[in-house]
Amino acid sequence: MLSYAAVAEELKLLSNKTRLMILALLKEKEMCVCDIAAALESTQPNISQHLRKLKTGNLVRETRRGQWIYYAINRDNKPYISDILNDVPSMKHQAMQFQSESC
Amino acid sequence: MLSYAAVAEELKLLSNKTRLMILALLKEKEMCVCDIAAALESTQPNISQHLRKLKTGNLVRETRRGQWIYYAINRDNKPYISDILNDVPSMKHQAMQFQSESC
DNA sequence: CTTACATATAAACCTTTACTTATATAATTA
DNA sequence: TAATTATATAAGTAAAGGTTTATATGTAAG
Repeated sequence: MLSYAAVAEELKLLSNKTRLMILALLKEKEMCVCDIAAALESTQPNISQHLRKLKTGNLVRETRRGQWIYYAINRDNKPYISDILNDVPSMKHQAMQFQSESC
Repeated sequence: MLSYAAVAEELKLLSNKTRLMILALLKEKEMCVCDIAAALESTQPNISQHLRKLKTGNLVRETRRGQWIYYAINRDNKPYISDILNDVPSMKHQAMQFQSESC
């Protein structure tokens, strides 16, 4: 691990506006798919597919609670990942709008 | 600047193995195109096209010296760029092989 | 001024990617 | 068990990306 190919692969996950915003949202709090989709004004299938990529890359983890599947940032990631997420504008406002009553 | 789109765009430049290795080489010392191509066992046009992208993204700068064009890391870049390049294996050995006598 | 060398650019090709639309699965509630 | 809601998956499509091959530009040296 930590090969050039591996790092490039991981950065590829971060090099997309939608996925970057998903991670910025999840940095604030765990969220279900429909809330993420609403917050980003995108569609459910689109967000689901991005989440799958992030999960495969071990950047997020999922927890099912009843009908909902909550996604959260995987904290044991490379140092540069946190560095990037610190340099990006906060999604706190967008995340706060969803206090588990929306879907 | 520092919008999600802009950060994603910049990370896209780093999310390619070849470009990541170019930056890791240039982190050690400035190099001409043919030396970079030799160090990475790639072709001149391929490296030239990657360098153009890096230059457009302001990650490298170029200096012509006679027949050769030397590329160097642009130091006034985002903090997370240095962070990433610090987490990647060193290309010192590969860079040292080229002491401006090869092309 | 012609040849050689370094680099850039362009075109072509193939692969990958992001998104949409449609459908399937799974849990919940009436 | 039927209807509803949340999510996943699959297929299709258009756009972007990486590499190669061929050619053009620019500099230097005979």
